[in-house]
Amino acid sequence: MSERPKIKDIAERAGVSVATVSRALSDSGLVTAETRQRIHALARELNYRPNVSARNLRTRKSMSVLLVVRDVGNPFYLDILKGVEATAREAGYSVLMGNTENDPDRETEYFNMLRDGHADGMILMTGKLPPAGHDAGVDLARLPVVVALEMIEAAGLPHVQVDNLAAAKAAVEHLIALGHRRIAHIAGPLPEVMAVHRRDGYRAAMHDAGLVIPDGYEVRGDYLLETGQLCCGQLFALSEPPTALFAANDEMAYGAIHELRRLGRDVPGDVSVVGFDDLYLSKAFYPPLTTVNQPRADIGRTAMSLLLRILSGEEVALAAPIVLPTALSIRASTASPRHF
Amino acid sequence: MSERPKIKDIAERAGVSVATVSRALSDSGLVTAETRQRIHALARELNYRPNVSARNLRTRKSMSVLLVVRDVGNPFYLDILKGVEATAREAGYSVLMGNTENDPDRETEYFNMLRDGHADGMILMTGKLPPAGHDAGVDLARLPVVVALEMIEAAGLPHVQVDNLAAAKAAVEHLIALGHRRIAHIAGPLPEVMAVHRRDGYRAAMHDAGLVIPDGYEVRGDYLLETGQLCCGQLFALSEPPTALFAANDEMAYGAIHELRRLGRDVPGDVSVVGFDDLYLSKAFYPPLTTVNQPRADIGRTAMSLLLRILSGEEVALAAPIVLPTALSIRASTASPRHF
DNA sequence: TTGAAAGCGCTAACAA
DNA sequence: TTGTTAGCGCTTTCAA
Repeated sequence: MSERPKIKDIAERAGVSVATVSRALSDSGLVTAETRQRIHALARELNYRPNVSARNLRTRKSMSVLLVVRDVGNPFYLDILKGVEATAREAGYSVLMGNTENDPDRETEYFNMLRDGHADGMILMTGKLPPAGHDAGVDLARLPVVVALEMIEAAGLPHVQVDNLAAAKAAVEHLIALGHRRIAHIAGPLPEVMAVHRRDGYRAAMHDAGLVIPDGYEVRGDYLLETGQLCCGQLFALSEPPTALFAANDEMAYGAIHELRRLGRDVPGDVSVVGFDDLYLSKAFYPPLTTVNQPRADIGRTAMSLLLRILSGEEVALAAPIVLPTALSIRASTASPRHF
Repeated sequence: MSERPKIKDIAERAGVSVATVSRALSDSGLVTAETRQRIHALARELNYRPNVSARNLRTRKSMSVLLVVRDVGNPFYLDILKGVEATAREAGYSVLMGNTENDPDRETEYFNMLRDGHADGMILMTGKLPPAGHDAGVDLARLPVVVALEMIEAAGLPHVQVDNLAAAKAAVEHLIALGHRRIAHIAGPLPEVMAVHRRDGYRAAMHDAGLVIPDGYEVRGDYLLETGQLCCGQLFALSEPPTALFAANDEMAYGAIHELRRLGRDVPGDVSVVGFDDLYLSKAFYPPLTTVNQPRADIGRTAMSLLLRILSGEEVALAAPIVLPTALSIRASTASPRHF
């Protein structure tokens, strides 16, 4: 038996019909225990594996899900991917990676893969929703799609997210509690939802503390290391530079600290820095970064579980997004300002 | 047309047979330009997408490849994944992620996915080869599998790798050139091939310089941050601690620097540290890490291109692995020792 | 409890 | 250049 065995081969050897073999292998219960066992033994012996294309065609399922991110190269997605992968695997699903590079055409493309049977469902972690279908008749809310990370203003789609606004607010309140007054913000790529929420958290904390945000204290980055440096440079070219920075993610915080070092400013001696995400390396960074910890693996697991429920036909209440908790990891990049 | 249109629907509207539609859509050239255009227009209008399961079943291809890594959560794979994904995409392939967690059963499972039509080919970046097939008749070299990263002693399988030994040797020679004599090595999880090669590079450099490796100067890690710390602690508990460290990867180097800081040793003032990989964050690290740069995206692209050639039926010469160049990125974590 | 037979949607050999 | 037709390998009625 050098060719790949198929159900027919097993059926012939077992002296039964293909239907019986199919039933036996899927443990349908409509087969006598004896034949069931005989067929299972035969399958093992022949090293039989069902052809997935045939099965998929027949069952109209692919048993895979699409995980679409904006940039596969971003370390932020790692633990999420890990959580998704683990949960998918347990349920017998494979994970197809999608990478949009912020290209709307590619976003649409991945939606199409849902339609053409490539995948049964999708977890979206990109920045925008795709343009409506050609016939404008595509009801997004009816597609098996789960949005994670609140990057999309996606009314009507099931959501898994963290409370970015509250978390950002808490981070800035930590700086305020340390005695900082001149606190600047390196924002994400506004007007993206997540960036807006984090910035609004910053503003809320400042406002609640009765602090005015000076001109030029809000600079716009794009979550990359390099912009962290650049934005930090801008802030410290001001006549009254800040004593503390809240960066919208860890990578920009790294970049900012890098720049501060170049400028001869000590962290946290001269300037405190807070990030957002708590990447794997933030605790190994010097100084270990104070940052908002996101339960990334849990986000992945939760999003995938939610998708599984949808795929199983369950009516999922869309109204309220699932919000997972964050926590501020206070490390060594923040301290009280030298002179109050 | 609320249901998903199929070829038959298009055929009926166009007043032609399904075969003609199929040919027109695949631009087979056996159709008049006129009908071809009419069918294309109709397909667009109906928002037609071919059902992949049906096509896969018929063509016996899945147009996807499996990228199997040991730990999807490891940032090292990011750029490789990116390279693989980009190249796969251009050729019309999707990428399925496989994660083995070092579990041999899961490795075998992914090999099975190749057999059951889940994927047409596989890029392996795990630590070991799977056990031979049940019937021991599976000829590995005949499977469409490409090995990247030289983690496997995989005689007979096509390979994409870097020269780990030479790169490690060059890294240690850099330390020697700076004047270091007491140089220790934090190794990877020996006896894995890659870890062995990097260690051998260290040994070769020491030997060529006429330096003896003191007892206890080679410690075994497992590529993780934490072991970097631990191993570093061991080295500096020695009566004659080293003045320089060569870590088998960046993460362990980060961990080591972390520990050195805890021990009150300045890097590079008291101790120089060299890593291996040049992760994205190594240049933002403090001090910016001197490390061996691997062309990760290029490794991904090359591995995928190689796989595409194999899938297209080309006879690929297996004898010589493809070796991509590395370069030492000299940054601020290395300097001459204080006292020679 | 089993078998016969239909058919998922597509491609490709063969005929016209 | 086009149409007819036979499957790809599987699951699932329906009938026995």
